[in-house]
Amino acid sequence: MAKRNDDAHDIAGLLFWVTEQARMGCERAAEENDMTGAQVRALLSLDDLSPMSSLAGHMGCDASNVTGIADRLEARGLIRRETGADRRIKLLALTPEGKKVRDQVRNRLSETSPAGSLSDAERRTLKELLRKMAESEGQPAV
Amino acid sequence: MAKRNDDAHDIAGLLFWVTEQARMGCERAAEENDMTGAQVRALLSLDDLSPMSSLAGHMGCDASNVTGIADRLEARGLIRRETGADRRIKLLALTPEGKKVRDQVRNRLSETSPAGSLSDAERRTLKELLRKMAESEGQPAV
DNA sequence: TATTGTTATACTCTATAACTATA
DNA sequence: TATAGTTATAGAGTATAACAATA
Repeated sequence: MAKRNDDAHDIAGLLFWVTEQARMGCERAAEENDMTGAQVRALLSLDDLSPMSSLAGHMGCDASNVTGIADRLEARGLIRRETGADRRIKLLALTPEGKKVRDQVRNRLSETSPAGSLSDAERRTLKELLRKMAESEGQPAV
Repeated sequence: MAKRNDDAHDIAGLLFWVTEQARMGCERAAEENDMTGAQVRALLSLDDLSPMSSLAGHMGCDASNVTGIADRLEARGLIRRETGADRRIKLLALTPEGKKVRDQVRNRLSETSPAGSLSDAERRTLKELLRKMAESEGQPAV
């Protein structure tokens, strides 16, 4: 029992470190593309035609923040706003340019991932563990 | 080779999700303790008597930001500034209250870690993989 | 009445550049 | 001269509350 808690504590510490690395990698990738971390996270979180409130949910922030983030991404031509059947709801969609930038950022994040130091077998194991963690909390499978 | 790249891409996506969860968990823990995410990250990154520039390095931000973050943590009695032998350098140290809050936050992060859904054996495997990822990039072993 | 997005406000984080004190 | 930390500044993210349009 003590062991289990120790493991949980160690993992939390290691996960904190991995998270810090990922956060810095995200900031770096953002800077390289003349964006901010939040804008990159928004770009990576967008599906086709997501209501702004959904994006707020995915980003874990208040809906009022999404207005500004969307404004800036829209001003750069990376996303556009569309009106749905319910005219209160605005749907966000990536433009072709937005998809291009999103893919660039994705590739950059893959390249700089701390998982790069693992062997192929270890990478597969990690992938399965991450998938299990994600699935247990409602993340759509990759 | 294609497989390796696919894995890397999948892992990057899953890692992004895990990172988002961790980021939100950090913000939640911060809010519960009346702090901000950056303040929590600083608290968790502090060793005994870290120069302010070291903290900036750990947090991946400019040194000028550390002044404000340290100001606010110091105002709440969670850290204190000390002057070292080289009197240009200011060393940051956690106060007893700061250590208490740091431990509270740590425990909270352990509780809400997405690794909670794994079995004991899976958790051990994850721990080893994370340790390997961390060690390969100069993170002191836990 | 309730919901979605916007706006106004105040605070924090962020990088850059200029500054002070020390080396 | 060079370095560590501070200050000033401007832009961005954040939550809260009040608001408009729509349901």
